[in-house]
Amino acid sequence: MLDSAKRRFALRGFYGASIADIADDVGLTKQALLHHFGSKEKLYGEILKGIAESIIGDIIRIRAHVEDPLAQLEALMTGVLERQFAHSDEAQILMRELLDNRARAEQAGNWYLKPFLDSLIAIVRAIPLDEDMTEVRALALVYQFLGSINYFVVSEPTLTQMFGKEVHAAMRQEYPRQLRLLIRSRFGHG
Amino acid sequence: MLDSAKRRFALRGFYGASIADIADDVGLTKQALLHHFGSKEKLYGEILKGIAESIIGDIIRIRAHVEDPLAQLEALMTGVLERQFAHSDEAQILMRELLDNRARAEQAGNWYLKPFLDSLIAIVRAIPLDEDMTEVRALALVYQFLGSINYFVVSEPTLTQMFGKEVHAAMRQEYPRQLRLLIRSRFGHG
DNA sequence: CAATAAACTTACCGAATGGTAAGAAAATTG
DNA sequence: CAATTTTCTTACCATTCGGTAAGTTTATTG
Repeated sequence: MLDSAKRRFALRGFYGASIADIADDVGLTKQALLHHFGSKEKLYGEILKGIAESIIGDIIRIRAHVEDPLAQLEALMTGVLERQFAHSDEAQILMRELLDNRARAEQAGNWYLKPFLDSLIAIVRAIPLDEDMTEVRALALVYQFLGSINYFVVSEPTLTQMFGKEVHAAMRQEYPRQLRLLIRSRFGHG
Repeated sequence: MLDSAKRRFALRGFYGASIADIADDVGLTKQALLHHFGSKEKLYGEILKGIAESIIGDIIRIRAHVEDPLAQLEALMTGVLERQFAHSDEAQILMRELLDNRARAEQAGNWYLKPFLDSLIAIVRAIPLDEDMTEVRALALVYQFLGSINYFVVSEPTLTQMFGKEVHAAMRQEYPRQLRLLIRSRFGHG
């Protein structure tokens, strides 16, 4: 039930998706949907919360298995990459959130993910490096990798249309390897 | 005149921005605006075309001044970064395009930028490297850097809200350096 | 079985959406 | 100056938006 709504919001955004569309997709009337969630905003909030929880859950599962900081960063990032591949609708919604946060700055949706960012910063700072790894630098680095991941996931339709289905499929297969190479070389383990 | 529309589309997206809002912002009536552009879609198309032309123009200007492929890639990417910083509304619109292309796949907006991608691929493949740099790998690499840039630019409000204005300002200052470090280290010149 | 609560439908509502039609005002042009 | 074209306004339009109110069906529970 939330899945249909998630798909509609991913496809057209908060403003572009109508509760009537969503209800049709589930097989309910608009009013039945409103009965369950109260309002469009609350439905959307529910979805955001679910996404954040799902991501955090996936991440905790990954983190437990490694201890070396560089290996941990690599595992986390490739984990996030695979996760976003598999749940591209959630990746789209989070990307839309970044864009819409300029218009509705109150939304607490992304704050759910701040602990995740903080732990990534800590991991990066724990990696031995010549450079003085300040918080700002670590955050910048983390954002470079997260950007590489999410931008690519979200670019699927455009890439497919520009370069063809085969090229995109090959890229999708190649990307995890390129991500590992990028991370390793940045920390002097190329 | 197009600037107001650009700002509104950047802030709320194609569906979220209304032509009445835009018209108010310019100081015209909704019908006067429609008189000039025919429809909302055409106005939006005009803006997309303008953005693509502006980017291509900026890029050509940068490219002329360098010849070594790695230096050229570095100059282009830092150039794009500075450009997107300075025109964050355009960065937002392009990011929204990536997301909306899934819903309205016909739009030719991003094709304007394909020549830019092709030239980036060519530059990356011209950089000497152990690895066999296929087209797919080069495109993946290019997307990593472009993702790092655009994701960060678009994350400004969220970052500011999560970490404060000062941290974001520091990140913004640090980011070009981090981007150069990322590119150089990836090509074995760390 | 009766009472209560949850799930859902039908019928609306006012506001806002993108867009059209027709005409007035202003600028341009012969 | 007259004719014509461009610019913009007023007045609409059908449709869709998110949401409310009230009643009906279905399920749960004492």
